[in-house]
Amino acid sequence: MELVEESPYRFRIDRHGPMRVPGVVFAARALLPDLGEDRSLDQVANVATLPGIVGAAYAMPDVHWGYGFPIGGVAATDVAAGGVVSPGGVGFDISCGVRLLAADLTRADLPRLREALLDGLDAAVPRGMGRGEVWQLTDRAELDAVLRGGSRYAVERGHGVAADLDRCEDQGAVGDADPAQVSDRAVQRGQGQVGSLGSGNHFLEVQAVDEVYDEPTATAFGLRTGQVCVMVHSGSRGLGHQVCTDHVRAMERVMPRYGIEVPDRQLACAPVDSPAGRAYLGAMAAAANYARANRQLLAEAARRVFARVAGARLDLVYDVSHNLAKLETHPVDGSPRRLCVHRKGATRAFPPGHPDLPADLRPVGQPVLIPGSMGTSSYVLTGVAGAPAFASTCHGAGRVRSRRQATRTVRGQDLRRDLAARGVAVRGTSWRGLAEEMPEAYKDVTAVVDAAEGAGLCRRVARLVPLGVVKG
DNA sequence: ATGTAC
Repeated sequence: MELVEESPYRFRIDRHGPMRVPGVVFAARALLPDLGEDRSLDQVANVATLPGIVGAAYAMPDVHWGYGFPIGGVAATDVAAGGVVSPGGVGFDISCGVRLLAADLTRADLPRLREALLDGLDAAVPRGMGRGEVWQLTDRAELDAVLRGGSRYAVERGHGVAADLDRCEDQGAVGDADPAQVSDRAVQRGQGQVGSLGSGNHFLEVQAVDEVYDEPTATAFGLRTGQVCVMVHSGSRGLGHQVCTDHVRAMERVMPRYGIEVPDRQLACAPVDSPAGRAYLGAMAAAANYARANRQLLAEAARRVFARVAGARLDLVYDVSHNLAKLETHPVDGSPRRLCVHRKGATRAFPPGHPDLPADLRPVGQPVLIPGSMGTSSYVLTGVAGAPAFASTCHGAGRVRSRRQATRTVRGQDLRRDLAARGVAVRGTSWRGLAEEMPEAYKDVTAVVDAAEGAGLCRRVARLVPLGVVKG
């Protein structure tokens, strides 16, 4: 794999073999994957072969190996030119993403409140492998309402306020969700997990704004130095996983019908404008809405705890996905084209002035929420005009050591003690799960954000530091 | 990420 350094923070993989477009990797040298053990740049080259792909196959500074597509990847296909949609370009955790809420508390309030807040959150947040739910659904009809309405349906049912929806990507619900394309098995897995955190790198964190880089933008986002925040990182649980599994299989079956050949069967895909493509996009939107409702309910659980323990309010800053495919219009070779933009471990970052942003955010751009690894900083960024990669940026730190490697290095009990000594209180459910998330298993999120900003993908607005973390 | 294998 040959990388050509085009400019600082931008490397090119020239077209070779069946690649239809080049690959572009946004990164500092130190962040590039270890070519010996991480095949993610080969995956970038593989993605570049997909029918209808335009521009380039992009990799973000947090890129690492994933299912078919790399995690930290962006690929857009031209719908009218036979462009495909691929479940592997979204990932198993459909609409996994981040929600940030700002409290009317300052850091100085925390010493007296922290343990009680974390104990309250520990009790109020269902989490861990296979476990759910804040919200007991009565039947499939109610789950279908979640799949169609996402956060909007949760708010209609009293779980939140209407103003929340202005601070959600897609006003809280992806359009054109088709619950009929969600299998009975996916429904079965999802029925008992609505309003649950999950496991792995998912978390709910109490944080403080440690540094503001852009005061006017931070103010527009509702953030100020010293403010206490809550960050939720969660996704579509077993339901999204099953939707991905089902539709990868369905696409493997129909690919020959469209004459599509891919270098890796994990790149299974179908034209956006085909029955299989539409079926996946309808199911994907439904799973995305499940994830949105999930984060809405988790935020409500946190609000109840903050109200009871501290008499404090939590206002929504923003909710945004980093695993989704979307139909968006972007210029290609100077003319606007309808594209299917796959973002897998990549965050949409609309620039100032974008018509899809609510009026109060339009002058400053879309909030982009970047969770760090456990015990490290998280960042709030914003989109910038004229950015490459179809208004996308990084999504987090990016794993560099496997879960197994991590558990061989540290015991969960020791990690929890070390974090506590550094001022980060932990409420976990699994010692092994905790060890797997050791900060050293990830890239340095600050270096990732610096590279993303240096590459012209986004701009820093604020840095948040953890005070306490609730882990699955 | 995930009923960490159907």
